[in-house]
Amino acid sequence: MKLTTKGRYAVTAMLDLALHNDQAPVNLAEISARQKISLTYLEQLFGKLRKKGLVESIRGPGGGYRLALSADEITIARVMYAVDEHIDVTRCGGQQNCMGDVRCLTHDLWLDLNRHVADYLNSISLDELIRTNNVKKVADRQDAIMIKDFTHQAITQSDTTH
Amino acid sequence: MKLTTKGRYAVTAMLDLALHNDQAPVNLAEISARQKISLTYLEQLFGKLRKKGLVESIRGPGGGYRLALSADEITIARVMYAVDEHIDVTRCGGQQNCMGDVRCLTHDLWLDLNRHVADYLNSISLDELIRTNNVKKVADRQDAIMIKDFTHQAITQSDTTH
DNA sequence: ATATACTTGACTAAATTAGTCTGAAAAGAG
DNA sequence: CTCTTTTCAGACTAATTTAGTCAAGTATAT
Repeated sequence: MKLTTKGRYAVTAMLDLALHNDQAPVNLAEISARQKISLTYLEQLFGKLRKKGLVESIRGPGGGYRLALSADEITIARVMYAVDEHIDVTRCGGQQNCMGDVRCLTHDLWLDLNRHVADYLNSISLDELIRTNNVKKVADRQDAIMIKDFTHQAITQSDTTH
Repeated sequence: MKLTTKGRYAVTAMLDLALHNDQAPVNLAEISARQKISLTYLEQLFGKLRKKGLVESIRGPGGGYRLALSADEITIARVMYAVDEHIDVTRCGGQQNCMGDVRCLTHDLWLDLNRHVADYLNSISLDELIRTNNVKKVADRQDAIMIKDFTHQAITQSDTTH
């Protein structure tokens, strides 16, 4: 049983966005740096998130993304579905052709499991995730590192040519 | 989010075995025919199931497999673990190196999900699956088809050479 | 103008999956 | 003893999926 990075990255990125959603739009380069996710891959993911109405984009300098809904309306399940990471452990995808043309012996078991997982991931919003767990703590540490790196970069920038 | 056929097939095959566990050992060719799973693939799976002590084998003609434990002791999770279908949706497999060398922002979320799914699959035994759901009904239909096919084969066997 | 940032879509190397293939070894039947 | 049935073991492989990259845009603030 596994989750692809697509779903995992999408949730991580959305969580990062929710954490920094207070002021200016957040651009993907920031998220990329903080969460160590390739920028071009993020672009791909946010294209989908935007089309599904979870984020809105502001182009041009100073632009970036903002949540299109409040953080308590966006559930984990919703984010995952937006990037086509579907919660489905059946082979047939709900169709009942998992065994040749008919349903396999365990069809209902997997449907039950799907339901179970979907219920769970639908019960958790970005907002809730930030309040519970120690997401906030990890995020603060990440921010601290970013500021340090940025200062470091500013200092060393005069030495090296880009 | 997906499950590989390995885990799905293992549970299906074990369920089939549990359903036909009453008398003579069940050979893999039967399971293969009933559940439409390739025989050689089943051999691979049952090698693991045997090593993990979930089934016992009887070699030679009339041989096959039998459950090594009673059907209410064998949970779905146990079967899945036996064939190395681990319940784990983290990228790091519990290690906390999902983001470079440190834990990612969503590490705990995925751990919670793991726990949730594991609890669920551990709460369901083969026995329980047979009693609830309509596994029995599907299985009876499969048996009926097998008997029909066998008779048909017996009749037509005189016509064709193998 | 120009740099910044999003947008789109084609492309690809690496890994994984879902098996197959080969060649045993054990055991019961005749 | 030899033939058949069945499990046992491990190497091998085609197809698919994943996890991205690359290239060529478009929109907008300064």
